[in-house]
Amino acid sequence: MKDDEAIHRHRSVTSLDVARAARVSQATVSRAFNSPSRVTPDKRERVYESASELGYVPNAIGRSLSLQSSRIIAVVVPAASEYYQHALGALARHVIPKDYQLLLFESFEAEHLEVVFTSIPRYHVDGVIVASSLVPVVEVQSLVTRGLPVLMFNQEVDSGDAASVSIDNEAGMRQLAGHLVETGHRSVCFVGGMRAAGTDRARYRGACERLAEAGVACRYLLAGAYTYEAGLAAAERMAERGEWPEAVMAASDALAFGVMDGLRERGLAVPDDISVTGFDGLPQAAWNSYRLTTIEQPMDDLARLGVENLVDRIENSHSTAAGHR
Amino acid sequence: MKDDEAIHRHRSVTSLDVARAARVSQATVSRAFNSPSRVTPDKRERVYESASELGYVPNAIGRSLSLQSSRIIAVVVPAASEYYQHALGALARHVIPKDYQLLLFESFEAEHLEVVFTSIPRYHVDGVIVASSLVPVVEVQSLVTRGLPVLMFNQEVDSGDAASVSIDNEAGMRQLAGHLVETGHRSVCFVGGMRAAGTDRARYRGACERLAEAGVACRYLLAGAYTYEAGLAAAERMAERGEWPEAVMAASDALAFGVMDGLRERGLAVPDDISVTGFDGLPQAAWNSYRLTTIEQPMDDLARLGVENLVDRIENSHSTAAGHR
DNA sequence: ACAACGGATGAAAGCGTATTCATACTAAGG
DNA sequence: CCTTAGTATGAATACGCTTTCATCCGTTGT
Repeated sequence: MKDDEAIHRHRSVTSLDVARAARVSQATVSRAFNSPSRVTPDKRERVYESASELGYVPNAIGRSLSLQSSRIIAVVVPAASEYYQHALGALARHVIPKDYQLLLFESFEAEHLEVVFTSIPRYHVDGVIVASSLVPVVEVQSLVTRGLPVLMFNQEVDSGDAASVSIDNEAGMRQLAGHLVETGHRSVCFVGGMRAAGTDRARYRGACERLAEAGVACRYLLAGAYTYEAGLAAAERMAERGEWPEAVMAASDALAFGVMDGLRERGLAVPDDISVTGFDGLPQAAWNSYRLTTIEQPMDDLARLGVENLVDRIENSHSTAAGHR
Repeated sequence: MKDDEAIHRHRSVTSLDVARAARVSQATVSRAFNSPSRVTPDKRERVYESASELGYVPNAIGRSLSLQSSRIIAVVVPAASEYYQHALGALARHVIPKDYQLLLFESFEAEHLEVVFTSIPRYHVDGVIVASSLVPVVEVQSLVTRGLPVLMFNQEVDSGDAASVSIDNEAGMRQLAGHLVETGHRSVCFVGGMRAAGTDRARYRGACERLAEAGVACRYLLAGAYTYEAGLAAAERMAERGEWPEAVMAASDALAFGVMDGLRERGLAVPDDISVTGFDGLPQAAWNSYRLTTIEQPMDDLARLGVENLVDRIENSHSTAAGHR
């Protein structure tokens, strides 16, 4: 009469239900799952049996509240970007074996970002991965000061408070530029995506410096976005100018594809008449129609490194900060 | 002395802290944020002020526990797939304005799927979106019987218990086939991805029937995956056979790109010597190097529809099931 | 002027779990 | 056989929030 099951449509099975069924206390059920050695085998068995009979699964929310830790990592990505979609996949793969889950935060609009960042702390996530080239440093700061471990993915970090993992953009571009120099190119147009992105600056710097060393001219052309369409438009701008460089270095693969198609559309043969390079190593770069010269980012390694670093900090900061229990 | 702030490193600010600062009860703080009209303006202001001073953000975990609802939707996607990455982005965009968040579950390995599905209920998510072509129906059933609203994205559902949203695969393929028939093609090879996928069967059926009506022969060639590489390999298999069909209908765009490149590699001109069609409408389909004939999925509409349906069911089932409060 | 009503508020209960604390019990050592 | 250490266990508490319940206040209607 006190707790008529039939009334509640879908009240979920709790550890207390299991406890009653197994004729033990709720505490014992909890122990049976979290530190089995602290429960005598017979009761342990009873618990497991009742649990599977009732279809009990521990409630992660209750657990989070009690442990002050959710085992959830927030990840901020612009879902529109090919590159970051790959990054997301790699991150997901590396986070799972560590027994964390990813809570997705879309950074599709710049104005929306502030809302995104203020809503992250609500979820009491254990850490945050910012995989987005356009995140204001202040927002990240506010997370850091809250004591949240933050990882910047593919973004060099100016303020030293958040860890970051990324390929050496400058060195990569320098390498590509070196390749162009060695193969005899004497004029280059660098097609950048967005001036505000740190990666853009680093990549341009790498190209510029190496080319300057070899006395090769390098113009900067701003495409405005890291997309195929922006690349296409960049090619159009080059056409309007009338004279073609011997090589185009795009700041990303997506841009490079657009540039290549734009050039080909105008009758130029790539790579015979004009060379095009990219950056990132998207799968499409290897496709036969493009065979793009690019720097392949070791996405899997980057993700592994980043996740390891983040999880490390999560679990260490925990034993210090939450050590008062 | 009772609660020495200095001891705890990073104890987060709670509604109780705000309450003390604003000299009101904790309940009032909660009300000030959730139903402001029920609090007199002066106290409300005091609360807001203290809150922003202390940097208070409501703890969603506590909230979830209390409300028995997390405002989180689990989404199961194979992160490797181009198509599903786009779907994920679209879903994310439509879920945000409804004030839900997405918790990501990777379905990258078939064996891993069972673990994935058993861990979903732990998080007490309000709903589940299954966007993956290879999810065993039993697993989905177990969620449904738990009372969880489930949405199958791009997968026709056999058991009537989960809602599903997808384009009419059969009709789409039928339309493509019709186009091929009308443009005079007399032999077709259908390149499928995986026999087990429901979408594959529906698409093949659509192609087959329409072609049969016109008396056009249609072979089925199994690529084994929905990837560029599989498409490339399929082209190779066709080459080994020695005779080319007049058109190839790939079950997905990714496959089609591979097939196209495989054919071109062997000296065939697409679309002059042989036509290739795809399905999905990936961005690359519009790229100049491919200009693939395909069925563009109205991803945004599908996502909107799906999310609306799911959220609807979440909020209705709630008022019924949780109406005992 | 007093009853009746309604709105604002605080105290308290409950959501599901992990953990501490106290207790009952077992086994070992004298 | 009695003490002591150690282990298994249940009761109780904390985690942060929403919401009900009861209380207290000021208003209105008669």
